[in-house]
Amino acid sequence: MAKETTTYSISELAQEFGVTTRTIRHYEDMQLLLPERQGQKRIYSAADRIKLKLIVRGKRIGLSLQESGELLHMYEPGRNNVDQLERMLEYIGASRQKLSQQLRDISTMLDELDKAEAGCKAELKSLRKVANPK
Amino acid sequence: MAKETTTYSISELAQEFGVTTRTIRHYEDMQLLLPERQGQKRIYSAADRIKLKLIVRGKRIGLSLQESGELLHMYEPGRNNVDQLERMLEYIGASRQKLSQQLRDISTMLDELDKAEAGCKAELKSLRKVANPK
DNA sequence: ATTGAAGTTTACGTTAACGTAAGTTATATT
DNA sequence: AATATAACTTACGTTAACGTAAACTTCAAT
Repeated sequence: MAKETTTYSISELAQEFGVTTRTIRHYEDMQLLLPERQGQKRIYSAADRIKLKLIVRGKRIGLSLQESGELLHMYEPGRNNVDQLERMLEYIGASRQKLSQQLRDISTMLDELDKAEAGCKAELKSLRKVANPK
Repeated sequence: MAKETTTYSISELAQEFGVTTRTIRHYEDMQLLLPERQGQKRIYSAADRIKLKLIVRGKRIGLSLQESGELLHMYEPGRNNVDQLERMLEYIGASRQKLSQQLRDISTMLDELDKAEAGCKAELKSLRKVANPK
């Protein structure tokens, strides 16, 4: 029985995630991805694709490639000793703190946007009244 | 009657927000702040302080100084014509979209952290059983 | 056989966001 | 009066995250 494995070319992934191939290669330079090769060509697995997805998501919320790389580590299966696992738990805790802070920041900003929007709309309404009374 | 106005020195603000004075001056170079002067010295008003607060918050969620600068515009009172107000509403909408996406991304990440943590803890528990049976 | 499309490596360039150092000025304190 | 402290300007340096260009290779299609 043959193994059915989905793979991707670099440009397929680039297209899917809206980045350039250069960017993907850069992530490889930074050790965030290590695709297989067929000769020279890079062959990306489903797991590679997920990793890229995580990196792109990380970028959206302002993570550095470093940070994304560290997060990626946590989804890798473990040659884990107790020390490693405990350090991982610490890192998870720290990440959660940071993300929670971001959640608060964003909520606050969204609230402020609501206010700003309300202000704009009110002002617009009054301006239109002046321009076009009754 | 004298005007009671709270002001701040650059190092006071730097301390309060955990940044360097160089950073604050840089924000001025980038036109995000325009403090008054007493001779050479920069004197920051309460409004300046709020702006800095917004910038720092923006940084935490990965905004560029550009973006923070644009957001700052929206909290400034208006020499607003209808066009300006409408463009502002558009910008507010776009910002909201981006922030909402970030909210989703962060929630997802937090969920994944939970799973990763659970996995770690389970593994730790089983490792300890092996090390210390009974 | 050649052209074109997609992929590759190597390497220098660019932008944002400061860091860092050097030299100057102003104010306050010993 | 001398010195310390905090501020200032000018200017070059640094890091991250790619962009861009040049010069191959591979493979499929005309």
